[in-house]
Amino acid sequence: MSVTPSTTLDSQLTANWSPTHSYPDVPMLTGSYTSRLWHRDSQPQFWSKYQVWEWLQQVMDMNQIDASSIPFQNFDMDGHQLCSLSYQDFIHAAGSVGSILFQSITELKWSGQYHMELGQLDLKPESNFSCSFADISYPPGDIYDPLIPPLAPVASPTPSSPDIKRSFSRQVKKHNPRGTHLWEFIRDVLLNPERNPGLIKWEDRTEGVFRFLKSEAVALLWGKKKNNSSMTYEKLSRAMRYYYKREILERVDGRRLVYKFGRNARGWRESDM
DNA sequence: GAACGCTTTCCTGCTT
DNA sequence: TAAGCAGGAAAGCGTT
Repeated sequence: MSVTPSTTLDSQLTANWSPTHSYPDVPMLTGSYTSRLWHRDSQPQFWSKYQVWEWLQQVMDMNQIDASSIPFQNFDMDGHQLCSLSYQDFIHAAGSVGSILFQSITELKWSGQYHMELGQLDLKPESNFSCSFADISYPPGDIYDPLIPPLAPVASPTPSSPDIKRSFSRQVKKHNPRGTHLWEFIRDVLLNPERNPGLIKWEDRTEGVFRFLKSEAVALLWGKKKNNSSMTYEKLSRAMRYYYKREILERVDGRRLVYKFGRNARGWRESDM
């Protein structure tokens, strides 16, 4: 089964999704990050089928959703067809996960247009689009919260290509067998300040130095993500200190609540985007 | 089931 | 005095 596009993405965004149904507080951590990951292929309209599968894999990975949670055969299409799917099409194709996929592809599609329209201007899309997409409207009941555990699969997990599914599952597990790591969580909060105002801030963006503004609030957020209501900053900071040995973080002497990304931390530099 | 990696929990001592 | 930092030790948990 594959989904037949009913309306275009553009018409969904401009006509059907009025501001009266906006949810400004919808966290966009994962979507924005996904957009950055796919920055190099910023025009999903031109993706091959294989690239669509890669995108699916990346989105599922970033959201810690089991690879078998969506029916892959519903996305047996190229980028052009993918971009033609409406929000309802995504829901129909992937159930609750569809809203996450739609959010991601919407960002990517807009990011690609942004590049094309601005032409030679050397602007980074994430600097503006994270805010722009905060205004995207979501139908009531389909608010995406990355802190809420992944939803149960809606459709039967019967991929059309066993090879692709095997590859999919293997890569997800190899990449991040235990889900999001603490340092990645911290990084994502830092990279999306408009979604988490006043929790952590950059002290020196180019050097990777950052400071906790609300240490206990960050700990609670981390605890919520890990389903651990007893998480405290003291425990979180102990885990942070273990990153020193692995050079994911570096010590910043003499400054409280200040950390610095190390050589083994990835994805925080502007040049990584 | 063992080994391993990552995180959590508890602790003591030190610094700010 | 409180809060935060540093790091040892042990345990829990999931993956391989």
